[in-house]
Amino acid sequence: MKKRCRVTLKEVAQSAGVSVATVSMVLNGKNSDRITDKTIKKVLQAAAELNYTPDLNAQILKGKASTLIGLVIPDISNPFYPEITKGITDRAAELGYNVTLFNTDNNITQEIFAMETLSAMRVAGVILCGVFEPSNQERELLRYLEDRDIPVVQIDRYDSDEIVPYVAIDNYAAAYQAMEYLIRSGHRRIAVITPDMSLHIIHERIRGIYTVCAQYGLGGYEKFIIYSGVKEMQKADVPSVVDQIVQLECTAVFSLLGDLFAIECIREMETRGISVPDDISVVGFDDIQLATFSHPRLTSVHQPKYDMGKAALDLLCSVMGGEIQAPYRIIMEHRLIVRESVRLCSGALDGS
Amino acid sequence: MKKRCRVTLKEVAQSAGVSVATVSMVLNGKNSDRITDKTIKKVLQAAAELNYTPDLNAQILKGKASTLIGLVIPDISNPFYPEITKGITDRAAELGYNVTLFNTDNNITQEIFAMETLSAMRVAGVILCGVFEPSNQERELLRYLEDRDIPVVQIDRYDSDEIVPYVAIDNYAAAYQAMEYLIRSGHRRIAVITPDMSLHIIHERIRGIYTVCAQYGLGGYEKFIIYSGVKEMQKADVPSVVDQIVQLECTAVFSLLGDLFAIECIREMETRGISVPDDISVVGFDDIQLATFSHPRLTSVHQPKYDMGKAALDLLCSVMGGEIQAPYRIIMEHRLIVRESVRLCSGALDGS
DNA sequence: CTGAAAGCGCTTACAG
DNA sequence: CTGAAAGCGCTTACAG
Repeated sequence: MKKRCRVTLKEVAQSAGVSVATVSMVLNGKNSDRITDKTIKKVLQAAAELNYTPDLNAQILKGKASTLIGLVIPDISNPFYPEITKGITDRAAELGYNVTLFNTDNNITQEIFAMETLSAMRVAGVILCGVFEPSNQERELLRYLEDRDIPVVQIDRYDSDEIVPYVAIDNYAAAYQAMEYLIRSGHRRIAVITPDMSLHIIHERIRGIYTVCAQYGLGGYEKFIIYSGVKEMQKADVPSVVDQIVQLECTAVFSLLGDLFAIECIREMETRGISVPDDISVVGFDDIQLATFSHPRLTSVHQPKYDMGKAALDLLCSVMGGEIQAPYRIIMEHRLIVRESVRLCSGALDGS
Repeated sequence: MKKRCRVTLKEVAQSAGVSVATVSMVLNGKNSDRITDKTIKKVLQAAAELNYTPDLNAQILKGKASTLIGLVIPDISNPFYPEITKGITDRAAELGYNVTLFNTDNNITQEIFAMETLSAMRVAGVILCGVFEPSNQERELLRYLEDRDIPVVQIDRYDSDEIVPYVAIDNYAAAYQAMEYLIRSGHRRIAVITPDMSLHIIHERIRGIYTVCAQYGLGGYEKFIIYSGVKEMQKADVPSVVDQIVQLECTAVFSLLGDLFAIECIREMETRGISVPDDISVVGFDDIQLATFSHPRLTSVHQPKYDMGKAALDLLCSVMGGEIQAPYRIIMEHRLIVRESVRLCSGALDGS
């Protein structure tokens, strides 16, 4: 199992009858004003004939800046991430970076492994949508990167102590707004489906919900919070969640678990003869493409995923350039997209 | 803009009071049976204290096999690709490979750029879902990789001359089966929406369609083929495509452009008062997640995307290991998933 | 049991 | 205008 042999500078030099230094110079266009046209031509021709491609590993070893960016996300097959990823890779391509993709499956062990690999690769930086569980290990990991001088930014999921710059939406305000919309539509018994609490952004959303509830005089709201007990949606959890919604006699549901879970719940309700939005209204989070095509079309909190990806890459470049340090955040604009899954009840408030 | 300094073997050696060779050996566990436990302990401790991480670039330069795989696809935000990608990255993680992602946006220039970068990176191999347009440039690109001894396999989209091993479904049979289903459901005027013909797999599908039509005595089928003129679906193309479907007085549509385009057509029809499947039946291709959630739920040709990804990585490993050479193909099983978007007409044939 | 030395493929001062 | 040499961070025979 020998290493495949590739054409080296030396071979090009021999073929062109010059030194490797000369070849290197003409290929990099350095000092090329001081090199004969004839030599240049010879070198270029030899390189082309031999199919020469420079070895990036060697170049980086010599001190060339790495163009590799590590992207660490939970799961590319979850519809929330491809758009973010496209934003990142598009901007990366524009700027001359390449991105290496790691899925953690929300598993800290895989996240640690990804970071170790990225560190060994000497990536220029990493964009992280972390696992955050257990949170002490997540922080250890961030320290691990810091110890190794690896620039990192977070996207979507960030930490409360903000030791890393991040781009995200204002989760507090987004949840507040969606919940207020439900309340003003006349709903009073609104179930909130939420993943476990290890994510700070979920805390933020819950905080927004409590705040708006207090504002509208809806006390004792805890009982309407349904913990699904998972970080990502599991289809198997849907029936028991719907059981609870029914038991709680809710007229509306707000899914902090994202649109897919919301839509699965709608489907489960429909099979039970519960109509959406006539019997129960539903609001999702993230506004993935599916929300547009579901039936009824889903009202959801839009996150500008593609733009968040672009912004994350730009932010990473800034921290790589040393222009920015934590704490630093970029808050993107969310939007409540009203579609067809919420019904106006009798108690609806006018205006807004 | 100096290179960030990372801890090197030399520093660890100094700190531990031994030579770099010794450090290298204990860290790699080589000849460690011949090294004192005390030395090992010293080295390990020094490495940990200094946050040492080996430099993969240097290791690869020294002949270590690269663990990087290049994945080149049209667009990660197209729902067809994330699942493929997950299959690839999952299997890659199992086997100790990492994957670097490139989107071509179906643009040969970007594909060329991706290949050049991958070549410079000295990747272990590449998995390609190519642009194929213009096809001479695509072949040139394949030769480019061959010249540089870079193992490559194709996924989903492959070439007619099979100079590269690939994994795909039997596109001929899949289209044949879907079309036959439509015919046996009683449809005779079936519009086929197809992208431009630069893709061999589309040729295959069309061939399947012609064959089954001939078999059932449906001659002169060309007039029902609607060329959308694009490789990927453009929402803007939908209205004119629906115009043609109506003009052709079709009772069914088969979208070779994929499910998303099919669903967009359904939506456009519904806004025109054409009901699916009552007035017009629709069959999609690929069976993306959306097909399950659309209204009506879409009958579609299922491609085992995740498994295709896994298979592609395994295949790549085989060609990297020299065990396999082109021509070689892995044909995955497709399946026609019957849901709600096709109506049984009066002329339906029994059986099957 | 451990170290000195060569070399992987490059680039970059420094000579000439 | 071009080349010889050092060195990036490693690993691997080869000494001792």
